[in-house]
Amino acid sequence: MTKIETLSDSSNFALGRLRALLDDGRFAADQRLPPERVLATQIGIGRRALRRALEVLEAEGRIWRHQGKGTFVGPRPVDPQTGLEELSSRTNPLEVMDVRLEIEPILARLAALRASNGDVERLLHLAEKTASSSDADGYELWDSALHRAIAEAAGNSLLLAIFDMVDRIRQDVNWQVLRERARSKDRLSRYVEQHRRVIAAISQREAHAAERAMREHLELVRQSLLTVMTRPAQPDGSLSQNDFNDTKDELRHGT
Amino acid sequence: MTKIETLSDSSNFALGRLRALLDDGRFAADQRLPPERVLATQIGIGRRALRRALEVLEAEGRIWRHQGKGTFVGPRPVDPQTGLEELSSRTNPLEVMDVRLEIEPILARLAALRASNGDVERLLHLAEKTASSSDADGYELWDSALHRAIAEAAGNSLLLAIFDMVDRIRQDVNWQVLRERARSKDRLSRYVEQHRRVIAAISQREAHAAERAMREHLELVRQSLLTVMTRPAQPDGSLSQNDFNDTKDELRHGT
DNA sequence: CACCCGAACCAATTTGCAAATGGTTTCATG
DNA sequence: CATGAAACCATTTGCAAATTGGTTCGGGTG
Repeated sequence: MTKIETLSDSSNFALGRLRALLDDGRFAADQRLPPERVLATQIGIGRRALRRALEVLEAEGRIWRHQGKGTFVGPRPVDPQTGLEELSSRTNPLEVMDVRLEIEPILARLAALRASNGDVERLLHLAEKTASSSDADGYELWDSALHRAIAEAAGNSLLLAIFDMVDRIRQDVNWQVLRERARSKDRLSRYVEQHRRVIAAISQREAHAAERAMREHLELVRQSLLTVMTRPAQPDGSLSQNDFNDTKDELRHGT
Repeated sequence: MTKIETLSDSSNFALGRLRALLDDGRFAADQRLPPERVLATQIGIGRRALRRALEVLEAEGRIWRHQGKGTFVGPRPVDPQTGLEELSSRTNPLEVMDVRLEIEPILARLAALRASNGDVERLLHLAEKTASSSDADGYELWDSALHRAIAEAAGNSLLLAIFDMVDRIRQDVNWQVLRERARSKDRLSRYVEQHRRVIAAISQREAHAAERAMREHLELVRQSLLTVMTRPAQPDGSLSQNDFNDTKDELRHGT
């Protein structure tokens, strides 16, 4: 019923035939249709007209085609590999930061409740590494390890998998430029201090304090990211600052 | 330096040679080593001795091997497919429920702030479907669609991907038995009422109320799961109730 | 007897090639 | 100008041969 007026007579005829075939159930889901050349002769039209009809059906999601494979009934199956890449392309740094701001405070809270003494020791060791790393690259490495160690200490394999997924997205996408611009000696030292507070809360089993400390830390990271992102585009930064505050409030828990 | 005493002379010699090769950097990361047959003749030992040495290196995570592919330097790459299955085998229903209890209230809160009017309409429609579905299977279907619609309305593609990941785990693993036992007419009607409250809060843009309503809903779901899980093993349920309360408190936000 | 080596065999993978298939262009036709 | 037929390109499949790790066996050496 769609796009009939834009299609030629033959294509329209073929479209009707194909719709009938699909509705009849003669072609079950996930089944491969005959090759275009065969199907064209069966229906009695040329390949060009057939392909136009198939394009319509594909756009409707009723079939999917792939070169070399064939034409299949049903929606296009999702490949986890392409799924990740597609996700990387659809998301953006702010979204990732928002998610970190939601997830990692939870992990810090759980870590405060469930971390073993060995976990705490490891966190302290990693915090020391971040503090003593001279160059920004070294800091980045130890910082990443520290955040993951907290996620491990939370003791929930599913949440850990979620953390890893977010982390992979964060690294995969080419926002390294942003991160490079976002790190300065000043900020790094503040990060180190915030890390200390998070780990102190975890070691003292103060769940709420750990959660809040991690949220404060990530808020600063988020702010750094925002200033770096918006500075080149909008030098005065007034609008972007407003936007930042709005979004930040949205993400705060209503307490 | 490890397991030397348990290895024979030739294997030990090969181990040293291989360690030297790997440390030299002559074989970069992800590079394929020569076939075992070649490597054995190069070093001047038999395949058996070589393979024992390779086993040690593989156990240390310095190399990984696969039949037909070869031997490679570095840690074994993670396949998203096997990664998912491995995760399914490592987690358990309670862990999944804990994660839902953390994630979905966030999604409800964001949905209250960002849902379009069309989103709200869709939620209302789905809620009606769950309420009017007669059999438990139908309810399950519409319930799943409703929860995902809320996740979509939150407007964060990464969080949506996380929700889908948790949902896939929840469905993949064979805990359907539990879910079947956990659903009764009584509980379902309470769920429907809780859904109404969540959606009402979203439609009225009351973020905190939406978050709390969703948390209350999932707590009831969690409790149903727990009673079903523990009832067969411990009929009186006293210990399991304590365990439930402990874990529930751990997961509550400290306010 | 313990250990090693070589060989053979098994299982999984890669490679090379032909065939199949969707995607595209060309061309003659009415 | 659209149509249909044909030809060509790019990707995939299917198959056989070669490659490679995994395993077993037998002979040799100390």
